[in-house]
This record gives sequence, structure tokens and C-alpha cells, in this order.
Amino acid sequence: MARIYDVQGIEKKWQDIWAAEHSYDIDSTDPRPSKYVLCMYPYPSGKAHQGHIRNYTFGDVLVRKYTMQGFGVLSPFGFDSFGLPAENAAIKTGEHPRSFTDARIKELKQSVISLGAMYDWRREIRSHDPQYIKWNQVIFLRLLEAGLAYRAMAPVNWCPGCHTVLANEQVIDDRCERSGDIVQQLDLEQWFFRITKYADELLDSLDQLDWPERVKIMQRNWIGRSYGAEIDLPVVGREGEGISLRVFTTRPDTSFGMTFAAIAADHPMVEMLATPSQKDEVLSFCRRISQLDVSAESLGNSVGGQGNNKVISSSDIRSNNVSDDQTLHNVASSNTIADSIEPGERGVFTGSFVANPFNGEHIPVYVVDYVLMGYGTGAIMAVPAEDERDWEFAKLFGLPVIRTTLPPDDFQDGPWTGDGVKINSSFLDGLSIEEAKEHSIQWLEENGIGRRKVNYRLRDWLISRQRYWGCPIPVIHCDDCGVVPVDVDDLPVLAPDDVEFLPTGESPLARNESFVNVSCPKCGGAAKRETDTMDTFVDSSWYFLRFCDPWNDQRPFDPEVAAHFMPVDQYIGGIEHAILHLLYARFFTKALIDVGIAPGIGREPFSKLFTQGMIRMGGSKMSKSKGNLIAPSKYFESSGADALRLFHLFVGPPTDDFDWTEQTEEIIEGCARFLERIWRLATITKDKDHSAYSTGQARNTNDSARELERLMHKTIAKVSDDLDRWSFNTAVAACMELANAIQKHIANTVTNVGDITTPNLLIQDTVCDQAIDTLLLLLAPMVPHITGELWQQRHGKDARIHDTPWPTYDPAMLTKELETMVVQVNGKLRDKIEVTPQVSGEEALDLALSSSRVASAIGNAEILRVINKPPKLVNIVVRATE
RNA sequence: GGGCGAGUGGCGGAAUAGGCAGACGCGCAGGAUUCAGGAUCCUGUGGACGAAAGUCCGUGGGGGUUCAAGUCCCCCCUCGCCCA
Repeated sequence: MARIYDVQGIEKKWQDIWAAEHSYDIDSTDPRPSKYVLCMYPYPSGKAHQGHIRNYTFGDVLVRKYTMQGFGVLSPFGFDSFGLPAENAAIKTGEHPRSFTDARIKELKQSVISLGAMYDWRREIRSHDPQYIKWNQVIFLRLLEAGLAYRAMAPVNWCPGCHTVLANEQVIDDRCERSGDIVQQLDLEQWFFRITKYADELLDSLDQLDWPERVKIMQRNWIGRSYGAEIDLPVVGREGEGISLRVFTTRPDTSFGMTFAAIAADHPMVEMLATPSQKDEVLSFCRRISQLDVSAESLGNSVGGQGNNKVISSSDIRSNNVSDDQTLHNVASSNTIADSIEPGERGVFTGSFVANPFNGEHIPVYVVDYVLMGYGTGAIMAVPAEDERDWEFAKLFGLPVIRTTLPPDDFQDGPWTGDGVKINSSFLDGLSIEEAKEHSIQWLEENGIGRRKVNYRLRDWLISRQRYWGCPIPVIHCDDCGVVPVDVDDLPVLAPDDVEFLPTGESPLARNESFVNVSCPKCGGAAKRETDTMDTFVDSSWYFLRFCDPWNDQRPFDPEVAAHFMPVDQYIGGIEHAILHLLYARFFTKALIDVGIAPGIGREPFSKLFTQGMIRMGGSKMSKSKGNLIAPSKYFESSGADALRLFHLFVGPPTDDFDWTEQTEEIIEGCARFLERIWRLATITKDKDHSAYSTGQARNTNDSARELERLMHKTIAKVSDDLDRWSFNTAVAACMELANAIQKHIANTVTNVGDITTPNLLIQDTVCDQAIDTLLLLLAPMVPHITGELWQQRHGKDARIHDTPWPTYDPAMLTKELETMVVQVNGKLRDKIEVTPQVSGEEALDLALSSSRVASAIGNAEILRVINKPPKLVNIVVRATE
């Protein structure tokens, strides 16, 4: 598409100028008030996709606007450059992950530069850089020293496709979020970070964050704090040995209603509880549960996806309200349970009984599929009357139901989980649920049978990965000394280059003899190097701190320098990171402060968070893996970066998902056309003499000019406000309105213009000229290239629009000379009358009544009431007379 | 199943504190310009009826509060996301 100006030439020209002038480099000594604007650093997947463009456009608008408003803005960029795709590519093609990654970084960086987004490139971080690896490892060792990193045998989520362990967060519907393979449970020795130590703080300080409410809700649910009690249920017949089954419940008030106990299939007491006659059945049930994931594979992805009213209707107490007063069970995914199941598929009687310590009743113990070892104690007391899942199970097995909360009168049948007076509960009778909880816990503690317990859904963060392309965990295993940290002077531990990438699943590091075999730093004996690498979420948990002081070669960063920029004032990224990355980064910040690496910085790293919507196409997220990418580069060529930026800003609210359709290109084209109009306006009116502004001659007396001037002030106010509140689409619309008004003004008042479409036709009109300059300034953060060029053409070679102060408005100019007053009769619009803003209520009513249209609407009806809100509205309430 | 969010013209969307529904743009239609096409400029564009003036209807559906509801309350439907 031929443009009326050299789009590509001008965009390149300004990108070069900005790079040469280092316009957005900043130091911690900068005297301007500081702002830290950060887009989540990307995994380098090659050329930018539309999601990147959207993200970096939003960020750049803020960076440029804050700069024009006088802030010293820290705007860094880097790459989350460790990760699976590079290693998978290595297995496939043999290319080393480093060269593969570096090539992708080069492409992505070029895209970002072509977009005209401004960063202090001196601060660029790549997480696979040896320096970054070194500080990553230093941090790890400090956490290890502080007891925040530890090694433990744990049942882990094993992805057979990726041949690595996954964090719970990476398991979606029992499948690997990346490869889609069914995840298996294995017991392995793994490294963890003790994030649970911070569970309370992570939960409680969410309140103070200016984050989208739904992200905070997701984090709250993820942490899942619940208050309740642990109760020891003595195993009948084993009392003498002091053997009891420990259960966790959030509803100790319902204890008198427990009619059976339920334990997880992998509970350590299963074998002990299974009586000889039940043993075979129990063990085969447990085997089936542990293989359920595998068998589910053959059932396909969508089992249980469609509304299945089966026995256990996948109603899930946990999701009801994790942090409150529901009986809380951990739940096996009910999606894996097929329809019309036999009772034996849901659980099996162990043959053993436990005693209810409250009343001595003996209740049977079942192994069930809806209690999991990973939560609480892996065992529950089941109260069918007050828990939906216990109810379903009791019905299936014909177990008794004892109500301990009086349901409302109109209650039909089924479990009652709401509030009510306690009944059938001995010393708790008559109390409310809350009171009964307190009393029952006190009773448990006094009798030494149980205790108050806060439980969390949050698990410790498993960071071990059996992969090559990640940050090596810097420890050595010595038979005599145990786990020995690598000496700090020997850091970084770097993965060797001479490894083979084979599709065997074993980590290439584990196969590399010279890497693995080392001498123990402590005793000098033969020892083995750790071959696990860190989850890449470790890298991204502190990069925003390193950005503050990326040159530091003494420590990860100087805390004083970091404190100058931190916290990040505006963090921008995708909603997909609402839980994992953001929770880990919050944890890391707190942990780094507590281990002395980051003293003096705020405990919350991101004051404000913005989560942008996804770009979708044909109903699914636009992504490389889905193969439905629309490459931005094509639009750089056809329309230019400015037009593409404008499109992303204009097309809808930044929070909303956007559906990419056939029509989308026409919208981009429309944005390009708008920019051409701006070009025409700014060039035909080029005024050589700008002294008129300061002499006040701008206050033109003609109506058209006065109106334009008012609109100009109004637009400054609106665009400033809209950009502040992330309403980019309406900010663009306001600029378009101003452009329309300028164009109309020229057509109306400047008779000697001739053909308005002719470029470089010079006119003299001060108000008009001022309005155009204002328009360019308002657009400057959004479309930096064209506005930079036009500003230079209008104001001289050295003029830089992005170094020019953001325009201000005169509040007195915001009121109109005449307001349009709406006149309603019984709430229906009947007339509009032009009035002065100062019109009195009386005058307003007189004017309204004098309107013939209003009069005919009233007819001879009786006026009951008048709602009078001059100068905006008069509503006359009438009743028809008979 | 639960939590959160959304549903407005042919399309993307606007309406920030309950007060003119549909800003702005895309598309479409008519006109100017042009050999022609494109581009540009002007005009129109929620629906129904009407020559027009105008009248009535209209923000997923149903109720309610109010002088006044896209906006607030209750119920329902559909879609999206998160958790299961």
C-alpha cells in the first residue's frame, strides 16, 4: 500500500535517533522522580507475536508519557532464556540450545526495536548468561543456608513426555501443561523452596496491592488457608499401642456427626488398617487409584467434561470456599471417574474401625478416591449430613447420616452446609457453628486428643528439573559429607557444552562424566555433582531486582540501588502468570530481604499490576504452538509500526481478549489512514512563525476557533486521564475527534486553503496550529515515529517531541459556552434546549415549558412533580387528567 | 460443581457518579472528484411505520427499585477465564 509519507524510512530514522541519543537510558542518580515500568520479560521464541506487540505497546505508551511528564523512568528489557523449547530443538536438530536461544533473542529484540518501544538496553538480562547464573546460584546457596531450600523425598508429578518433574502448578487436569502428557506420580529426591513458610504473609499482604481483584482472588485460593482442627481418632483394638488416625477438618463442630472415616489410597496407614479379609480388595483398589491417571488416557481428554449427573456429581467442597468453614477434603479429579460407577470404584472398606473421641462411637474406615495424601493429613472424618461429598459416598455405601446442624424449615434433603443451631451434639447443642467450633477445639486441646490447626493448600515449591537448559543447582553430593554447597569462588557452575542431546529422557548432565564426577569441597573425596537444574521460574523471580543494578559483579544487586527504583510501579503481563510467576516473585522478594541480600527494599515487588487480554483466533489463544500466528512483521511493512501500535491501543479495552478476524486487517488499515490524515493536517498547516502562541493572539475571536480551542483543552484533559486509567481505546477516539474538529475548522474558516488534501499548503491560523501541536503531543506516546517526525518538521531539526513536556489544560476552558439541556416528560426525551451553564432551575423550567414539543407532550395533563437539574436536565412528571 | 468476569447496531467497541443509548472506528449506501479504478472529501447509516414532520420499540430473557436503569437489586439463559 502506497502511503503519502515514507513510513518505513521515517520509522527507521527515528529508531536510529533514539538508539544513538540513548533517550531512555537512566541511572540511579537521576534527579527526576523515579518510575519503574516493567513488562514481564519474555521467553525468546523468535520474532514477536501479536501478544508481545500488545504488551510492549502498552508499556511503551506509559514509559513515554511518564517521561514527558517529567519522571525518570526505568524501562528495562531482558529474556527468560532458559527453558524447554531450546532443549527440545536441540534433541531434534542437534543445534546447541545456546546458539538456538541466542538466534531467537536476536529476532525478538529486532521486533521490539522495530516497534519503537524504548528500553535502557544497557541493562539487558538473559537468564542463561553466566553472570546471571552465578547470582542465581549465590541466591540458591543463601536460601539453602537459611533453610529455605531443602531436599526431600517426595511423590512428584513426572511428565513422561518432557522427562522431568513438574510443579503442581504445571499440571492441568492431570496433564502436563506444556506437552499434554498424562502426569505420573513417582517418589524422587527433589529440591524445594520453603514458600509455605511465607504463606500467611503472601496471603495477608495481598490486600495492600493495587492489583486486579481477580488475580488476588486466584492467589488467595491458591494459598488456600483454612482454619480447623486436627483430631486423633484411636484405632479400635490398637488403643493400647497408642495408634490413632489423625484427620484434619475445618468443621470440628460437626464431630458428633461423623459416621465413617476416609483415608487416601496412598496413606501410610492403609496396609496396617486393612484387615486380612479386606486386604486384597483394599490393595487392588489402591493400585487402581494410582493407575487411574494412566487409564484415563484411553478415555480421552473430555471425559466428564460434558454435564454428567453421576453419582458423585463432581461437586467439590473445596472449591466452595476453601478458606472458610466447609469440611475440607483434598480431591482426586472427578473428571477421571466415568459414569455409572460401582461403589467399589469409589472406595473400599478397610475392615478397621476408629473411635469418635467425642462420643466413643466406633466408625468404619474407608479408603476413598476423594481424599488425597497431599492435603491436610490425608485422612478425614466424614460427616455426610454436612458435607456434599461425604453425603454422596454415604448414600452409595448405605452409611448412616447424623445431622448436627439444624437445617432451615423448608429444607428438603441432602447435606446441609449452611449455618444453623447445633443439635445431636451433646455439649455443643444450641450453639452456633462458630461457637461450636471454638468449644470443640478447646475440648480437644484440654483432653489432648486434637489441636487447633491452620492448613494451607499451598505446597512447597519444587524446583528440581532433570533438564540441561537451565541453571544448575550448585551442590555436590559426597558419601561422607552429604550435600555440600559449591564454594562461592567456584561459581558459576556451568553446564558443559560437550553433551549429547538424545531423546532418552535422561538429563544430558547426568550422562556427562566429567561434569558429574568431582571431588568433595569439604573432604576432598570422590563425590557427585548435582545434575538437577532449577525451574525457570527461579530465574524470573528476581530479574526485576537485577535490572536495577545489572552491572554489579560483587553481588546479585546493590540493595541501595535497588531500593531507589523498587518497587516496580507498573508491572504489565499476561493473566496466565496470575498465580505462578507472581506468587514466586513475591516469595523471592521477601526471602531475599530476610536472608540479607535485599535489605531495605519493600516486601512487595509490584505495586501495580496490569494484566492484558489475550489475542485469540478462531476461539483459541493465538500462539506458536497452535500454529495460528499472524506475524506482526507483515504489518510493519504494509502499515508501519505506528499503525500497528495504534490498532492495538484502539481496538478495545486492554484487559479484554481480542478476537482476530478477517475484518482485523481493515481496522489496521483504518489506523494507517488516520495517521495519513494527521500527516496531511500537520503539513498543510505548517506555520513558520510560532511566536503567536506566546503573545496570546491564539485567543481567536471567531466561533470556530473558540470552539476548537475548547475542544483542545477538553481533549488534553481526557487523554491524560484515559491514559492514566488504562483506557487507551477512548484516548485514541478522543484524538480522532480532535483531528476531525481541526479538519472541519480548516474547511470552515480558511477559505484560501483550496484543496485540503494538498500537502504543504501553508496557512496561518494560530489556534489551529496550536491544536495540531497539542494533538501531536497527545499522540506522541502512542505513535512515536510519525509524531517525532512531524514535530521536527514543524519545530526544527533539534526538536524532540518526546523531550517536550506533556501538554496542560486550562480548567476554565472545559465548560462549554452553551450546554444542551435535556427536557423529559415522564422520563421520555421530548426536547433539547441550549442554555447557559449558569441557568437557574426556574429559568430552566420556564424554557422547558415554553417548548412546543414539551407542551404537546404534556397536553392538558396535571404536572405532579419536576426534577430539575440545570443545566443538564429537566424531567416533568405528569398524570393524564380524565 | 464453585469462584470471577462478560453479554449493547452488520462488526470492534463508547457511555468514568442512576440523567440524551450507540462516542470513535470498521463496513455499507449515496454524492463530489476522476477516462477508469484506487485514494481523498462531503452526506447518511439501531429497528419498525411514515413522503416528511414525527411516533413507537430497543442494551441476553423475566421481575423489581426509581421521576429516571445498559448502569442498582432478585431470578434465569448463554459465553469466557480460573479452581476442581
